[in-house]
Amino acid sequence: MTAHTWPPFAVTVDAVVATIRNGQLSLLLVERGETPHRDAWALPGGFVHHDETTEDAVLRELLEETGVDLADRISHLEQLRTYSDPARDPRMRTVTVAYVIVVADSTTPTAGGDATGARWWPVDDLDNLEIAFDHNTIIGDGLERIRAKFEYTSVAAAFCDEPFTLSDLRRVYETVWGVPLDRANFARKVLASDGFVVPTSKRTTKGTRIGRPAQLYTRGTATLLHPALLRPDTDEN
Amino acid sequence: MTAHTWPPFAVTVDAVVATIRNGQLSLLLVERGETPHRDAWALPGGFVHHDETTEDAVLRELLEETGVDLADRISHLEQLRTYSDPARDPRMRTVTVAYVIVVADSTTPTAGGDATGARWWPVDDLDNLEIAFDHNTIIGDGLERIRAKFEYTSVAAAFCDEPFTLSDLRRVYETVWGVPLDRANFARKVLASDGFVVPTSKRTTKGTRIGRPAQLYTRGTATLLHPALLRPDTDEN
DNA sequence: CGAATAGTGTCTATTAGACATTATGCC
DNA sequence: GGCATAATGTCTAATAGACACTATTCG
Repeated sequence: MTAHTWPPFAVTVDAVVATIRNGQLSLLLVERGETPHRDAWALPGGFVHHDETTEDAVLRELLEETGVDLADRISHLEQLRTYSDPARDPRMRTVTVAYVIVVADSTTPTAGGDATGARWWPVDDLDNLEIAFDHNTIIGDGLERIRAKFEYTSVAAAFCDEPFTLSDLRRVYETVWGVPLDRANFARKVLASDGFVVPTSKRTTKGTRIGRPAQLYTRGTATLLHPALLRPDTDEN
Repeated sequence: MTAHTWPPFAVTVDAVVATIRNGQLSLLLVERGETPHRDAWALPGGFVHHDETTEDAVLRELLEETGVDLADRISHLEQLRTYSDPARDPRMRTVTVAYVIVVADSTTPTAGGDATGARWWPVDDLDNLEIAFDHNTIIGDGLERIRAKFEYTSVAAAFCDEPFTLSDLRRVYETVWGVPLDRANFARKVLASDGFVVPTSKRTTKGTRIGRPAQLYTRGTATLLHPALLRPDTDEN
């Protein structure tokens, strides 16, 4: 290692953890208990240990800081990108590897570790929040990634508790994209995408709801959708 | 920093630099002059300095190791992902941030720096080559990224020297995807994608080639294609 | 002229979107 | 019955793919 790379780098991970809560796209944030950015909200994350990959690290930190154990639940995890601005952390030279994680509605965080609090924040409320470090940039990139991936992957199903109805899945799309979708055309396209969802032998129980009981589905094995489920045109182009 | 994060990490960058050379998709590799993996071929790259971003670092290393100066030429550069296997480098704990770079045919490398040689290798020849570290994995991921991005972005145009004809651009798609494309339908779709290419007032000169002179184009400002230029179905699904 | 490449037109099968109709539960 | 939701069918405009035809150069 040359003089240019000394003193050493710290490598951290940060997670954009998304779910849909009360019909709102929401992110899991932790309140910082220490300077810098004390009392600001931050993405769950922390230092990578010497004997683990960044993926190991992000799962460990998520459990330590928020009590969310992804080993427990089916979910979606992917690397977003790495942020390396030399000024991104005033304490030392850090490089952070950011992840996008999608979990189902039922996931409940608990505070722990360095964080004084952990809770879901609807993305629409984030503007009024003080966000630590460059985490606002990471959040923006993460949300864009999720919206884009809805078109050609089955990530959307990771937002749903199993089993789910096609209406549940459609509401996920509508919430994330912010546009209404035609129920009939949506069902046609989802069922045409091989391996996206698989029907169960059950329907929604009759007693608990209004209207005709719906067919229940579980997640299929496909990760890429053929054909894609394209977002409706929004004027531009 | 806790004991777990000591001794420190080294942060490096690696670049999957692609072009089309003699009708073959090719990557820019450097021959290693030192152990480990002496005489094996590696991606251009190196250590990140303390006062630079990883993007700065990859451009600097590319110039130092191969003589390719991206400030000179229009090209495509994007982050691929970060590789963090604790065992990926036997000398020390490294995390490497990989990039994908696309340059035009005319780019010529020159050896320099730590590398004893730098040259283009057709991807079809890589199987017979000894590749250093985990760079084979990175190469695979990079090629997959390029192929996927051809569908919904204008990356393909970065492979072309300007000005170029629609046939030049089509041959880029055919080479990268490995499938023949209908000339008429290709032209229709490219011209329908607003901002993909812009026509110039010129045509190919008559003396140097056979057949009718072709309209010449330059790259447009669009990075995302609307509508997308989808790859033909290949049986599955 | 023929060969080679560029550019344009056309036909058809498929698909996306809009919307209507029927089905099945609750009160 | 009346209402709410689910499931399915139908019509039309747009699109993709196959392919034919015309245009322009060279030798």
